[in-house]
Amino acid sequence: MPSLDQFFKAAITVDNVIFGFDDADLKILLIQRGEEPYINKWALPGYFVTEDENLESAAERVLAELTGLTNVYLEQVRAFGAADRHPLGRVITIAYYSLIKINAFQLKPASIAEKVKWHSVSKLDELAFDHKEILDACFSRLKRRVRTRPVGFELLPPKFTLTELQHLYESILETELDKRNFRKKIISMNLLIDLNEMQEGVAHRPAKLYKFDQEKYKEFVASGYSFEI
Amino acid sequence: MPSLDQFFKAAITVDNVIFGFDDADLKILLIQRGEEPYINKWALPGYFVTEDENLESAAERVLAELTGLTNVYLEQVRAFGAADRHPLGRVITIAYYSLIKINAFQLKPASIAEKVKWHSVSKLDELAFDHKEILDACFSRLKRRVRTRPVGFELLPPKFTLTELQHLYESILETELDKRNFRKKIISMNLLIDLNEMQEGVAHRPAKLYKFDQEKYKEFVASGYSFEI
DNA sequence: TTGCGCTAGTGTGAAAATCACACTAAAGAG
DNA sequence: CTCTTTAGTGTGATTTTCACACTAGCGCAA
Repeated sequence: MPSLDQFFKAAITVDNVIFGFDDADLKILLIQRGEEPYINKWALPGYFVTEDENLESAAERVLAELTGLTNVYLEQVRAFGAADRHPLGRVITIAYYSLIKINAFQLKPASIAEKVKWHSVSKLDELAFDHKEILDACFSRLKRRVRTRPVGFELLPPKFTLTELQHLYESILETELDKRNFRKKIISMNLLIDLNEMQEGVAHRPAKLYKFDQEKYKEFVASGYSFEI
Repeated sequence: MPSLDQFFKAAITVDNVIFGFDDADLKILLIQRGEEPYINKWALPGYFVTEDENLESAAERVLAELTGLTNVYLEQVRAFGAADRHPLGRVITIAYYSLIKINAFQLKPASIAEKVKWHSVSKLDELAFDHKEILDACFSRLKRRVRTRPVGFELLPPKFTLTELQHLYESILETELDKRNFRKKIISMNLLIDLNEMQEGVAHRPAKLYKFDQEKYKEFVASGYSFEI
């Protein structure tokens, strides 16, 4: 048997673009670096992949260490591996993005000690390393994904209004949608369950609450129909 | 400055799904392995990334060593890095696919010595490593890409007929298309140049030859319009 | 208690895109 | 010269997309 010893080896990291939505706009979770290189710059949460760890497990671990969340939507986008992307040596990074319910967790105390903060995707200055490029790739992927898969719901609380859903799509797609046409389309897909509950405590006509119908979506997929917004 | 020495390092490869189209169906170029592991199994062309080499350069190199071709369409799909994907140790691979004009090159003599062969995408048995999974991911990506970018032309000779173009789309999308509707759509995009030449030596009414209009496509992109089939 | 501010919720018609469908034209082969 | 084979062409029905404006119902403050 030949051996791998003769070949060059590189350090591997995963970087995770963690998206959240707070009813106004789309945000990502960034960490302010505490060490060189790029000290004090904001960076994507990421860490080195260990010897026995699958790439996806590593991405899950990064997310869990920061937020405590598990079982979240996670998708690999691609690898970034320019020879000069890391000042300290060759580091290949695999970019993932994840979608979380922004109000469903507390930052872990360990994380708060470092500087961890939500940033609006739309107004971001430079990031450490090639993280801006990684973010852009992940955001583009999300934009495409959200049009053909019902992943948007991952970003909303379990009960939501149609207006919240519309605002979510508007934030991700960076466009305005027509209220009537949007509602017509969503309702016609038959993937929402009307909870027969209302918003409470709002100073205007309260909206109906809905939840996403996982079961219907499974049938939907099984029968070959496709989600399309 | 901290150092990378403390972190686990893995061997990195690129694997390249090289697509070609021979007027009947879509093919990929495979190599029959001459050594363990998976000796005698068919595998995607791929090789280890060297210390100073960008990932994309490595993918280009793999392609060039096999075919002599440069300047071809190449796109990264994603990384495959299951901890157990390689029997000899941890190897992360970055999957690329490329689109080449199947008749525009000769296999390099060095490659012919090894067993290199075109295989129909539709009838493939098992491949070495996780290469079937990689192929599937690349093929899916191509399917999506071909609907929104004019990458199909990369697979055709510079002069082609509308029927050839249609068959190409049918092979990639694994579906049948209506001749009249297909031609209407393609023609209405205004991205083909009618060469005022005809097929020669065919035992039936000869078809007109077209070429893809790179310039028009650039204007097209610049003005924000999108390609859609 | 009334009215104001605010967001929820609802339908129609025009325009565009998609889809299904069948015959004539032109070359080479025999 | 006729047979085989593929090239090339138009229309109408259906579906999808898009633009657009008013009434409903809650909390709040005067």
